[in-house]
Amino acid sequence: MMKEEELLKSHISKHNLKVTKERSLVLRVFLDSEPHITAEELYRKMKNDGSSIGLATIYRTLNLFCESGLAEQRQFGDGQARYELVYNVKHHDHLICKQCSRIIEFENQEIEALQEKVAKKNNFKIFSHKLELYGICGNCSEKNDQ
Amino acid sequence: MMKEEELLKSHISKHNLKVTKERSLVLRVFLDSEPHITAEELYRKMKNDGSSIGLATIYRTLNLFCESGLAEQRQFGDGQARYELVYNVKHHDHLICKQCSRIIEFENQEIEALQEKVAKKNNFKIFSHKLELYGICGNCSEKNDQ
DNA sequence: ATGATTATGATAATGAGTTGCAATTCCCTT
DNA sequence: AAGGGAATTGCAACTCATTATCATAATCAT
Repeated sequence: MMKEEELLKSHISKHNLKVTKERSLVLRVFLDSEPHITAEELYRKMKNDGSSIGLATIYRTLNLFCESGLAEQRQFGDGQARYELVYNVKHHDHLICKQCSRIIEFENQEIEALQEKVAKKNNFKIFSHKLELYGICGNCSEKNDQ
Repeated sequence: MMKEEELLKSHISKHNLKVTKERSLVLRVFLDSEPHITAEELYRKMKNDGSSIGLATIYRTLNLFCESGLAEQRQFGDGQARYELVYNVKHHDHLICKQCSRIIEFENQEIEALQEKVAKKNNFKIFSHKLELYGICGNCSEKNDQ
């Protein structure tokens, strides 16, 4: 059994929930998808694969993933929540291209350290953070100049 | 005339729009409000003051403020957009208390510089960014420990 | 002042996400 | 292995923030 599956099952048994084929299938497809998928995209992907799963179940299951610590929800400003695997994955932040919607991940330990410093100065305990840089990626810049 | 009013009027005339009493009034109330107000809050505030303005106009006007560079829209994860004056205001980021919803503003030049460095390394041109630190503020921490 | 054009308020529509419910599935107990 | 209480599902109805529609009203260049 995969680590991700184990985490989910541990959360499930801890909360008197049940393992269902739907949950197992959503997990499998989620792990096999691009790293910032929306509920709708996941729904369509599964429909295309012949599944008869309902959209509400996708939402419920993605929320379950978040509660179990497997995934996190992100808002990149296009009005739909995106879900990202965070379990057993190194923390990172995002560069988001306003033109082509490409999402580039990056990590920067110096920035993280400075955030902690800011928090301490403000007597604040950080649980999570969001750093998003919006702009134009190299690809699009070139295209625009042509 | 205030700087903010001038900016708005300049945007208005540049785009063949019109100065209306509603727009002037919304601007006045917006400038006089807490710095992270929602459309609904602004609407109720103006209703309480005896205005008969419609909610749609509030939304339209706040969007106009954003287009003119006077304000920016922010999403702090509670499902409602918040609007913040950014014209003639020093850039800053936010600490958000998950318990009492208090928002603390901070600025950190070192972090900004590191962001630029990350962008350059990824061949990316930054237009704007969002840095939000979520957690528990000092006040709430104390209360919780009692 | 007039007329073309834009703005407004009320209301309907949209779209992402949630919820209620009857039917189904899971899984603990025997 | 079967029974039964509890959780889950799909569907449809609902919420809630925001936007679009449209008839009427206000603005402003001439």
